[in-house]
Amino acid sequence: MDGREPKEMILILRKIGCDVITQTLDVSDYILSENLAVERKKGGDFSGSLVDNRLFEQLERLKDTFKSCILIIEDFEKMFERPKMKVSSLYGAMNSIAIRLKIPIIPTRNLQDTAICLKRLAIREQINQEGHALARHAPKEMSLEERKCFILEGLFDTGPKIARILVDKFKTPYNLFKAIEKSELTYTKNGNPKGINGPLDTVKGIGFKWLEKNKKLFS
Amino acid sequence: MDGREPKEMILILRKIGCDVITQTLDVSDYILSENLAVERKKGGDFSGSLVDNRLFEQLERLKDTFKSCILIIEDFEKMFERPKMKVSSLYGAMNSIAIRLKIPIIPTRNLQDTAICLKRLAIREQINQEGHALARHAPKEMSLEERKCFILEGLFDTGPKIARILVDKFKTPYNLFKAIEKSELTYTKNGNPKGINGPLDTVKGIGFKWLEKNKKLFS
DNA sequence: CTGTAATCTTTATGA
DNA sequence: TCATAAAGATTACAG
Repeated sequence: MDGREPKEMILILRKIGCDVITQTLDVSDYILSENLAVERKKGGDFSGSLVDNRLFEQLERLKDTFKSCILIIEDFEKMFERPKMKVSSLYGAMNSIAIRLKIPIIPTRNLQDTAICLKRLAIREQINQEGHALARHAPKEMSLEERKCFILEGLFDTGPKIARILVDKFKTPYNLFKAIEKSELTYTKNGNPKGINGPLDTVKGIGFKWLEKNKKLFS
Repeated sequence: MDGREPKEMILILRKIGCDVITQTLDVSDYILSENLAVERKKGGDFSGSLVDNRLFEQLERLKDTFKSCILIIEDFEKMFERPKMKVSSLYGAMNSIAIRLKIPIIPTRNLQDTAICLKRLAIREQINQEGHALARHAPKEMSLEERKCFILEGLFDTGPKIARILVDKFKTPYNLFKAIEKSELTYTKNGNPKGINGPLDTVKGIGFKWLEKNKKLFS
């Protein structure tokens, strides 16, 4: 973090388990990795630096220096205390930062919150590097039947209705997979989609497209 | 704007010079152009929809529907009023929205401010025509690999990590089901759980309990 | 989304 | 080879 940031911030960050080193930074307030920097601005300063045009100058330099950066607006309601400043100018500025400069804005209530936010950002950037795994979260207290449906709802074009029909007919997911493997797509002489041949051909709700898509899961 | 938004909003917007029509909207609260939609969320609703997992579901649908979209968090400090909700969860959620989903967040103090912000956004989008500065994301479909993992995450005691291991080893869900069927639970002479015999015996992360539970899906 | 609790697998150890 | 304990990793759940 930049040495000119509040001394209290070091203490708070260390207290919540962050490793911090201070150093004079030219363009940002916090550097979380080679690629990610954070600019912290108090609400009051935001309107201040907007009037003398320092704000956008600063942010554009930030953007040129780091691959990605974030603007934290601390105590954001303070931004409106400057009486002469039009409210629409402030929102216009925020819109412009978010849309034109593409710099994400995170509002916080105070220094303490900013520290918490910085910690989360650091964890995301430095530790969680894992490619985002799509968490699927099952409603609790699921019966065996419900669990079977839940698995089948993972298939292409399969919601609760179709899943129920399939479990009723095939009893287990494994049986269904066997049925999908055995079922064949049929085509007309001209090569156009015709229908299904096999265990799945009589199932309501299952058609050519469904089978075509879900057969992909076997390759 | 969506018809379920506060009636007062129509009045405020008209008063500050916006043309507004109301209509029932499926995925967003305000549509400013073919390409730009805005979701308005009150601070309290933000934390509320976070607990029951509706928040990200909603935002992801929004992102898939419009080229660009914006999240306005109205009266943002209210989000912290749920006493048992962890502050770090809230900032983590905002970070994720801003960074992973790349949806800009604009905080406002109240309904009036939201109206002002919407007007600025409308001017930028409809009049200034500064081009579509917001990134366009190709509608993302789950890849085949992801879909296979997704299905397997329906199994008992199976999260992203285990699902990935299983897909890497067995390639397809069907192969895994065959492997489960072939694998046998083994016991010591005293009848205590010992291990696994079969294709699954060498798989890291899979043990006696896992197989025992998931064999239930075959009955 | 986070932090914690519960659960499971694996490794280590002694009999 | 088995039983038990401790350690490490992952999943489940509440807020």
